[in-house]
Amino acid sequence: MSISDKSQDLNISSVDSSSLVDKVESTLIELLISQKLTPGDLIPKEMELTKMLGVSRTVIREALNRLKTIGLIETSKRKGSIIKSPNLLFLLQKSLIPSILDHATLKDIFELRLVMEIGMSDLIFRRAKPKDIEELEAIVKEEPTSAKEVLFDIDHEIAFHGKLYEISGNQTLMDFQSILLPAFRYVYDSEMIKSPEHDSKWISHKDLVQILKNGTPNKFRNAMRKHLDRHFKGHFKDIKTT
Amino acid sequence: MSISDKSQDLNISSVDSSSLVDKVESTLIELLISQKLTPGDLIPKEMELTKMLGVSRTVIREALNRLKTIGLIETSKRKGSIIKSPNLLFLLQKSLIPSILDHATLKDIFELRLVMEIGMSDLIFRRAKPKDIEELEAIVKEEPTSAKEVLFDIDHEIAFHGKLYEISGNQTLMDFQSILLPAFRYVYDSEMIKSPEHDSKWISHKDLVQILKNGTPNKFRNAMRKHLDRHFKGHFKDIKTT
DNA sequence: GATGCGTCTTATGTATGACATAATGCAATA
DNA sequence: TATTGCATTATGTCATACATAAGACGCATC
Repeated sequence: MSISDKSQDLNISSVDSSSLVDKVESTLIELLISQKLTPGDLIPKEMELTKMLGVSRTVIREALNRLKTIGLIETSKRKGSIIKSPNLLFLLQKSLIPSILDHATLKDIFELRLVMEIGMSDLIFRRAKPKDIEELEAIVKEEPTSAKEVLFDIDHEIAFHGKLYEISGNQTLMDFQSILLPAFRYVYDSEMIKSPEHDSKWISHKDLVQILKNGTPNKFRNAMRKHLDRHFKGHFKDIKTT
Repeated sequence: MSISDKSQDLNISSVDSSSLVDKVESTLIELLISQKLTPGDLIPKEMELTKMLGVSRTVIREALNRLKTIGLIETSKRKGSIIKSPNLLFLLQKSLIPSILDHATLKDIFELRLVMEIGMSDLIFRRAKPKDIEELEAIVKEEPTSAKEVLFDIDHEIAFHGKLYEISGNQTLMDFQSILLPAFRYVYDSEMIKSPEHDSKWISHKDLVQILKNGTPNKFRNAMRKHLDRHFKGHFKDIKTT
């Protein structure tokens, strides 16, 4: 029996290996919450915090720096630190470096795209304005009509689907898409996805636009699912279609 | 005419106000990418970086601390800093403090939930194992059968829908849901959402489970949309139903 | 020869003091 | 009144010193 097994059995409380900065960081976050601070409020100066928490300014600064990194505060000279409403997605952007992400996560992200695009059909259908539809029509204008001929052009693909996200009117969703884009491209480029030939029942971009104009939310949602079918089939062979 | 107006006219390029730490941070990230570093690789020691970049150790440390905050690296004594595949969602967790998020973002997040749950129907349908269905049945067992009587119990709601995320088999999606949970709760608690009475066509959790057992992916997806309809109606009055 | 133990070395973690720099308020001045 | 200039304040950067944990290494023990 190894020592680690023993520690499980004996329920030895694991020693607190977190650094001072870690502790101060969480203390500060708790402070924000308990004090019900909202964006615009100021938090104590560095020197006050050093006195309050009994640690050096170095530690305080490193902790504040972390809050700054996750967008919870903003600092300026003379004024000090001010609470901010963080842009959730801005964060992801920095850490999302496709080459560093592991395969499983990349796969998840690609799947997430499919999930979002099907799910947002209702938003799109409701919020599409005539002008949006015109733009979509302009984008798909050059596409050949026969399904067989449709080549897979990633830039074109992104233009069309990107516009859909825009129409959804959900800023968080849009940000999310734009952040995940590098991951999508990476998945395509690295040939993790092979798009098989689509069959005659396949729904093209043009078809989607038509349904958006004349169909119902339900029809549109199901059409979107069909449109994405080749991706479901292509990589995620474990997903039943239709 | 104010000075700021003038600067616009004269097209004076705004001075770079970013701090040294900001610059070092992006330099380091570029380094990671250009050097094609992957998880497990070591990056130069703090002292080497101070020499390479010509700044003090303080600045280097603050920049490294940021990379650590976004999960790109991990540090340990004696070994130095090591590249990590960041858990994208872990990050969000810290910054997602509902009371600090602005209303618009909270609304977006709630909407995102609806989008994801409809969109992931296909994954659920394909990946649900007999055991999963049993669990779902256990969860909905206590529910009254008549739609009229169904009370809105948020914990029950979370148990059922949480299980659905689990079934989806997409780890990123699951993490996402668990992170967004506080925001969901907040939206419910703060009564930003009012659930209207559901009509006779409403789909209950029990109905969903039945369709999951005996239906098709298409039916399940559309049923999920109907199930969530009260939320679409409740808060997002600008969304057409069905 | 393998295992265990103590010591040394190394790189990060923390503390302290100093000065630079930007933002703000206020007083002096034209 | 408007503008300039100075003092103040709090963050940003630098330098140095020491604490601490994790490996590396050698040595003794079996």
